[in-house]
Amino acid sequence: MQKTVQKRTLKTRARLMAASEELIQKNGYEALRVEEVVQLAGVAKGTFFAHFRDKDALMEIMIADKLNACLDQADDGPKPGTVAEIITALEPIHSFMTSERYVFDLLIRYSGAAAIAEIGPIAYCFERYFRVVMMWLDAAEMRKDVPSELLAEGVQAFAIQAMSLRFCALHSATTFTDRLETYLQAWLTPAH
Amino acid sequence: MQKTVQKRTLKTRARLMAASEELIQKNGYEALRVEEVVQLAGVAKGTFFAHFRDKDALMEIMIADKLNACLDQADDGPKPGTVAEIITALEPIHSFMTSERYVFDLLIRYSGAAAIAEIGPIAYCFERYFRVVMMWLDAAEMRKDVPSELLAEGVQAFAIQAMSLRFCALHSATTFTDRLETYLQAWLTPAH
DNA sequence: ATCAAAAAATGACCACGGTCAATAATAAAT
DNA sequence: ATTTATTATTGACCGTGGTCATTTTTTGAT
Repeated sequence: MQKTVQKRTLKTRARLMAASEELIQKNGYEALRVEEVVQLAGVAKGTFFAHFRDKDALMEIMIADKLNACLDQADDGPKPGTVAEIITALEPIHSFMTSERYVFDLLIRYSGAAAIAEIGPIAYCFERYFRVVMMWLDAAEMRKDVPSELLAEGVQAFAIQAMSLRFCALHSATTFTDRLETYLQAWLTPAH
Repeated sequence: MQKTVQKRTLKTRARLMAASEELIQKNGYEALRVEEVVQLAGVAKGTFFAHFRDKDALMEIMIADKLNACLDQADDGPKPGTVAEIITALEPIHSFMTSERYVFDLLIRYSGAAAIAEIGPIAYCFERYFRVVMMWLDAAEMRKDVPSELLAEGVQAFAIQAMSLRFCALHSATTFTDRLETYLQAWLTPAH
């Protein structure tokens, strides 16, 4: 049982991804059409699906790429110690996540690994997000009555809630940042 | 400018919804096909889209119907006073929300009103969920350092997080209820 | 009853994601 | 260099949601 990968394969895949990148750059994620991608890459439609399970699989990769770049930056920067600093440090990530309605929906849909051992690129990003935040919280002055894993999960939940409401006409009186700050203040430093 | 609505219209609409209900009952939400609906209802395909903006619009109505029934029940039942009781009281709602992956995704996608003055059926359900929980919290023994609106928003955020993880193979060691209880205990009654 | 205007229904058609049997290109063995 | 087995590519085809010019039905005025 050999499984030789021809070098042609890598070139084709690279062409498909370059074409996708170019089209996304021009028209955004939502407007991407598989037919346009294969045309620009100069391959047949079936080839696309020999390389990616479906369109979403490509989208996952493209979006996770950008997200990982943001996460790298957050990882490298100075460690935030307060709620406001944490929100600032996460800003590029949240900004990208809500750059398009389509992107946000896809992120949510793939945020969890559907099957063990096949954790997708986006699920992996959420895992990273969680770990980064937890690390920050460990070093910061936050409530200590619950483990920081729990706190980090909560930060993620509140961030998603705040991003959701950003797309919602009913709740757009408050800005995203203000809302998230209110949430996290109450979650991370309760007065009781 | 008159805008007479013929009674024929109401009958057609009713037939379309009855057909949908029947098919959903048999095969679930995800498997619903517009072509099957119109065939069972005995109308042409175009007619469907004269009654509903798109397939999602019908789904919103069908799902919101069921959800409102759950909310009615929660509204009528005895008011829960503890975290555990709140989770129990919300159980039918959460159970339906996670009955199908497809249903959950659609709920999230339409949980916010996209445009003011055109709040959809599902957004309305989320609004109700929020109000019901807030009412409970007002009467219960919870932290008082933040307004109960904020607490209720948090309950919603944590419930969504817990439901999300229910679909996730990586985090299925803990049950949904246990996880939500941990979240809400920490959110509603912090020890500090 | 007749007719004109408004409303509703129709179904051929399109867009777009995805499939698969057939074909072509490549790698390995002789 | 030839052959063979494996891997990659192709494009006609399908399923399904959604559109729209045309036709049918209803309504209200005369």
